Amino acid sequence: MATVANGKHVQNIKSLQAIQTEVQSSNRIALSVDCVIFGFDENKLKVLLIRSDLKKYQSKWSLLGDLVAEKEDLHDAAYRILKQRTGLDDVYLEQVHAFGSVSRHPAGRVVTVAYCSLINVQHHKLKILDNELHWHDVQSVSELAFDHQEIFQTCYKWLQKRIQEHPLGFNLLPKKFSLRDLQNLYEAILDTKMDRRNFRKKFFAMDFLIDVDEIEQDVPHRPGKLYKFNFEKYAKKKKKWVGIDF
Amino acid sequence: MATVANGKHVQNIKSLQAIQTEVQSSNRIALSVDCVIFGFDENKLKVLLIRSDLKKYQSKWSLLGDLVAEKEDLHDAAYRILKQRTGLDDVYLEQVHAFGSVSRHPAGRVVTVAYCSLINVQHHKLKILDNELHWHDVQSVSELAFDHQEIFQTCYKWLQKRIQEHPLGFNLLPKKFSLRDLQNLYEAILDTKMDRRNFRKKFFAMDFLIDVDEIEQDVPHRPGKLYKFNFEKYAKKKKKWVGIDF
DNA sequence: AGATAATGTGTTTATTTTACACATTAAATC
DNA sequence: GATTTAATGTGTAAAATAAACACATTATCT
Repeated sequence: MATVANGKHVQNIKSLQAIQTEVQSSNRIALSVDCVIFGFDENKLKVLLIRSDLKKYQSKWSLLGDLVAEKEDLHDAAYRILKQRTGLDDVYLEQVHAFGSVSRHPAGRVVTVAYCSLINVQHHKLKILDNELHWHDVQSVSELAFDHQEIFQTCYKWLQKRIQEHPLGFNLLPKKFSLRDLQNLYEAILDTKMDRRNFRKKFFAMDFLIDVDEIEQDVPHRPGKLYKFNFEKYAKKKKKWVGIDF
Repeated sequence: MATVANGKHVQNIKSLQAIQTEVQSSNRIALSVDCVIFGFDENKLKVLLIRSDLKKYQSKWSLLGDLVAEKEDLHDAAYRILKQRTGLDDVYLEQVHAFGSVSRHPAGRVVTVAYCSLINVQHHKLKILDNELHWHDVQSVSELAFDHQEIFQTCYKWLQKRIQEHPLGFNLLPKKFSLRDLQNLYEAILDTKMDRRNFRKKFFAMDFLIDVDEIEQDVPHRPGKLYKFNFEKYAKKKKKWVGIDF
């Protein structure tokens, strides 16, 4: 379309080459991914942290991050970084938010995209432990390096909301679990206590639990029944209308 | 911390300079922002689109985007791009998602971050109309350039969820509005019809509407009462517990 | 056999959501 | 000014959901 008389319909046309030049020669920015890996262990919510790579920030804990390679999909980078830092490769990651302040990183302009996951600490043994990688109680996390405290808080809130709307939690439990296991999980993540009877009622009403007709072993009290989550049925379900509420 | 005997606590220490080198010399990627601006006009939900800058894609519509400058905060870039493309500068933007496939853009590797807004079409006159910028019915949006269709769909779903949990909608209405205005807005965005009496009851129960003791003017039927939204009261309110549901 | 420490179940009440019908008001028309 | 029109404004009953709450049961441990 050409420019029209009244000047209202100017068209900016650029050749592919011109845009390629822009994309390749100017304004390029370091891009990183930070992984916020939550885990559940002994009825507590944990998060994986390492000592910062950066000498100046060695005394501080930081999230698992690295730069994204030029020919690497963003989510591939997240999986690669998790694998490099922990050895884990059978974990589901979800993007949460991008953080892009000019001065957020001391080494220069680095925009980072946060990815989140929830895993079962007992079932995902860490294979790499460089930089003092280990699980921290989420309650004790403070003073992380750079803006990682903000990223962590954003992801923690995201997780608390997410787990109420999606069955994320079942990846943290063994395939067969008791309702007490399930409730402990929700209580740990949401940092609250719930009524056991109403909790059970709620989950039975959702009708995604399959009774596997087994009971807990080696518990010093009456063993609970075990269930598994019906992922097939959940996948088929069309999400119900939520309703206005704020 | 030094490497310990069993090799389990290797520490990767990098000097600031070493990381600066990484950040500055390698792996830098073009980063863009795409703005998905929703508007409400004549009881319909609209979205702002332009003809693609890129000659090869001229026949297709695209979102309002541009590269992020090296010394520019991500959200500043979003506001700058919106201003450049439309002349609008009094609009609130929220980040939705980053899109980072290697091959998503024909000009090379460009990671983009989508930002969203909702504005009142009548109260935000577009000052720039280059590249055929104008409002499109969301229902008619299809075949956008690049991966913009996916970005648009993600933002549309985000908006539908968001407006049920936050009072975004009130920015689209005049300061004083009738309950019919409000319902039309929700019906347009959620693409559904609601019961008028229950809708009113719900909003009155929330108790964020202030009766301004005025009525609609120039309507060819019984005029409705006008209300304004109590932003102060909303700001003070601590968000209520939502409850597990999926 | 009894104490212990859990699980498993049900009812009542309160709250929220849904469905649904009629009187009221201002403007437009005759 | 009486009538028609096209909305607004209000209330109630039924259904579904959430919250509060107590007791019997079961396996283990002593």
